[in-house]
Amino acid sequence: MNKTSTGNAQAPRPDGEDGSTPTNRGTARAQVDTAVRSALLTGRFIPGKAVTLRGLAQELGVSPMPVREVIQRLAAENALNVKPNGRVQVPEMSPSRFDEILKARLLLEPELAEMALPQLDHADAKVLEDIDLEIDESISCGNAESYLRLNHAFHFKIYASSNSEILMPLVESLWLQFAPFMRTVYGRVGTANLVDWHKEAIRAIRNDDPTALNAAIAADIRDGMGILGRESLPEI
Amino acid sequence: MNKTSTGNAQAPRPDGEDGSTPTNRGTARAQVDTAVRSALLTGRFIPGKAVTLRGLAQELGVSPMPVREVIQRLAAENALNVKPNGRVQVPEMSPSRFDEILKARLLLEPELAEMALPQLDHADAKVLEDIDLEIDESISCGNAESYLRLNHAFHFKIYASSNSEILMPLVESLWLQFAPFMRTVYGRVGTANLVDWHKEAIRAIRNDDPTALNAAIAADIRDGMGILGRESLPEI
DNA sequence: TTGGCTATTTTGTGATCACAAAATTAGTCG
DNA sequence: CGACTAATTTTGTGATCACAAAATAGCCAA
Repeated sequence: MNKTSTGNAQAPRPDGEDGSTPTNRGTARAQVDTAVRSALLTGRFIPGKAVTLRGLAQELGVSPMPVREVIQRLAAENALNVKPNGRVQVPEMSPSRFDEILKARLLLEPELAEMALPQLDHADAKVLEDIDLEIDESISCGNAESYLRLNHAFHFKIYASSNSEILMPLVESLWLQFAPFMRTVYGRVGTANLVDWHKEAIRAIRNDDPTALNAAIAADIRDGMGILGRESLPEI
Repeated sequence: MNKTSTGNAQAPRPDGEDGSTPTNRGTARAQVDTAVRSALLTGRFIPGKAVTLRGLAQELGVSPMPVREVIQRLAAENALNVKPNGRVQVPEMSPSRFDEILKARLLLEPELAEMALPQLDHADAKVLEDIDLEIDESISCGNAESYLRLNHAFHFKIYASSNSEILMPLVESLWLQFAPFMRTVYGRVGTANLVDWHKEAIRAIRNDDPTALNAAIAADIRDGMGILGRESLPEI
């Protein structure tokens, strides 16, 4: 007997029909994971949007299998909401959720920035400054999706230097939870009236001032969520 | 022929061979999830232990499928470590990880307890007192697994009253991360020299004193992890 | 037109399969 | 006797299938 003992009913062709893409190991799941995370963080998934296995699978050109694993992963981070009947949707915001996310961010992110500060040098400050300039541009253009992407890049450029294994994933989970909602908010009230605490943070990094950096990050969170959040919640 | 039009190659029998268990929807995954979580929290999974799909599946009497989803879930919470080659193991502790978990717990758990305080009444205090008595018993018996289980019950009896949707999952993730390590520590140095801050916390609940509860939880965390952790880490 | 019922479709869940890479074991040669 | 290599086993990954429950569409009657 050869190695195929029983009838082969499925998946005889991992790639196209030529051996062009050898379908590297673990690629499909990573692709789905980054795609969905990116969509959540830039607000392309609206709160309440239904996420279906086969739908996402077809959209990304993979089988439902890697999608299932990614959905479980994101559900564990509370970035997706699995309803009791198994249906999955992007979580909707509620006042209590919003307040708690704000509280959690204020507890964790300033601390994380302080942890990162010793590893941040002037080159990093320059990169942050460039990102911040692009942010200003996005604001003046009213490009909410670009703003969300760059704001995320700014914060995590800082946090990444912390080499944190614990706080960092917690903060990433928080961002996945509030980002979709912020997109709808910015889409409604615009991004114009945002006070720019980023420049303050950059100055604190250049001065190697932990207290100032902590305060700048906290103020940025408070302004970014506080000012916009209140009048835009489903109900007060 | 039966109603299956095409060849039926798999899963012809969802339950045993009599219709005893109709295999309720979503039971298998929940069963695996609670089993693995419980094993992690009570230290039955030692850090470094390899977790295999087929192994766990056979051990729990289910197909590898629900195990895959649970592993992805727990990996997303950093309760399991997926190595670059796909192998999964219970994460090992490192000094930096330990310090960061301690820091994160001190940031989140006292706050969570304070949030819970308004919802805690004297009946809850009584339940907590009973749990604490059992904890004392476990300590005197040197039963580390029972101690871990009851200590978890004590803390989360408090936290559950917070009705938290955000902080609570973060704290659960933290517990899953340090519990397996604590089991090995308690197994080595014993549970005898634990200062009991639980009674202080119960008193604070009875007095409706947020500051005292905050302080008691913080002290409990510091003592539980600080005293034991240092001399037991792999390397300093 | 509308309310309720039925039929169809959609969707998540559990299971098995084929395959490749990795780990383990066996075997052999120096 | 030890180290290197080849064969075997283990293990994760992606895919398809059958099934049940839920959601939707369709339909008929009041």
